[in-house]
Amino acid sequence: MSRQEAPAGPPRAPRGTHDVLWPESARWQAFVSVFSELVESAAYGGVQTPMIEDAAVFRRGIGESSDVVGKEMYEFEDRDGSMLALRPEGTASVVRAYLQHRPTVPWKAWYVTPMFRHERPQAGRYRQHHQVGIEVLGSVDPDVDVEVIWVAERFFSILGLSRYTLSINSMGDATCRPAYIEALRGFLRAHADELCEDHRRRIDANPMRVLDCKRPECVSVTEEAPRIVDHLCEDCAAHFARVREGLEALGIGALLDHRLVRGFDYYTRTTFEFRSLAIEASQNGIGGGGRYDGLAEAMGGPSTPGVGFGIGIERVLIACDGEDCFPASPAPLDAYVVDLVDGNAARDLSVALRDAGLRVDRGFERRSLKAQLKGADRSGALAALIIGPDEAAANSVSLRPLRGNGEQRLVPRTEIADALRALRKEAS
RNA sequence: GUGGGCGUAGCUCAGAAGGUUAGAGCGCCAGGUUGUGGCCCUGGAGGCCGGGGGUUCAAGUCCCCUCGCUCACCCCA
Repeated sequence: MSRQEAPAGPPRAPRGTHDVLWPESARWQAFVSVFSELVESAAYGGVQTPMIEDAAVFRRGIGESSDVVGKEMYEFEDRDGSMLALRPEGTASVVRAYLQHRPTVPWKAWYVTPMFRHERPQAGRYRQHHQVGIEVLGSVDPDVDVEVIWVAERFFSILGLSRYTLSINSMGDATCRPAYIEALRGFLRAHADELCEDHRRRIDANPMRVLDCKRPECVSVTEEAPRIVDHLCEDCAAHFARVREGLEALGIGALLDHRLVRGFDYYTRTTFEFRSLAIEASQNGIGGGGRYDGLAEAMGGPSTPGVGFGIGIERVLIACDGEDCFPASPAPLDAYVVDLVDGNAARDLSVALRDAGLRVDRGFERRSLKAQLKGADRSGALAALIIGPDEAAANSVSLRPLRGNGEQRLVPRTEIADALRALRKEAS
């Protein structure tokens, strides 16, 4: 188990984790701010919950039989012997927070957070990945489901994505699902010898999981399997019909996928999933969610309906790369101060300009004019502010535009900020 | 967990059938231009060839082990 081989060099980020360096980090920040702006416009409030929880939050919430809890969760013993877990997904934590604080309903919350799952990394799958998401607690209204799906859909389109699909299904509820599962189990037993090995064993434990097997042998069986939409009770059927009606009214195209079964045990009624068509790798699910009316109760709280989604930041950014949209484009620097005298001007002027609301870098190390200008060029700044003996004596700077075709000119110190603001306006 | 591919400079990669001082492009530094970036030219720095063991007169190259990266399966964002 333990790996104690002496490392060949300096430490590296653990397997499946990644550093995000500038300018990609600027893209991440923009991503989150686009998301928060959207969801806050729809009255979702930010919620922050701990990255660690009592392991029972996930065990009881997500379900012991799920892969995430069964074999992927980072679980460890705390110093006092209690079992903690690193958050593997978002919903259970938010529901725990709801039960602990009981905000008035409907409670509409959004989050951005890392998630941890111990699985083998591959393209689009990491041991630490990040999600933005929303949850609505305390309402059974199918129009809430519609709003939640609308938010996800709108978010993708704001990012500039268009090549993706939305699948929906209903998982039924405690009234109708047991009967459906029996019907499905009966069907699968009759075709057991046609299923793949892994799923033959699942017929008894969790027959619905067989539905999302991608192996051809399973697929050809499940094509013909009983469909849950044909087994929904009256309430679930009405709920689902209203959801579909709402999506249609909003012009959101959703494909009914009777094999859409999500990996967490808590889902009831509406489930949905967004898949990118612009991701070449096999992991192309960019967001998913659904309703979980039994979750709060399963966690030991009062029965409280809920619905929400999670969107994977890494996956969505990969999709954006595939569609050539939402690039990393941090705001450029306004100026780069080049000091040829003693560094005093660079020190004082860069601070003064930043205080005036400008974005400014400067050269260090007293390097040559050529080297500092090269640094200015590389920094992406709109202009270099050169201070040599002449400028210092005249209490001014040479403002040299670096991007456009403007002429270098001498500017008194007191007018630099205005000159730079004018340049910025010109550039935008 | 299981399987495939790959580990040579900061990055992307060359290094035919083992052969002596390990290369290129880009990037970085300096100079050409004693106060002017981008283009160009010249020079320079920078490699336990992932690690360990083995075969051999000789290993970046062949064999074994190991670590790491990557892709795929299961499943998920």
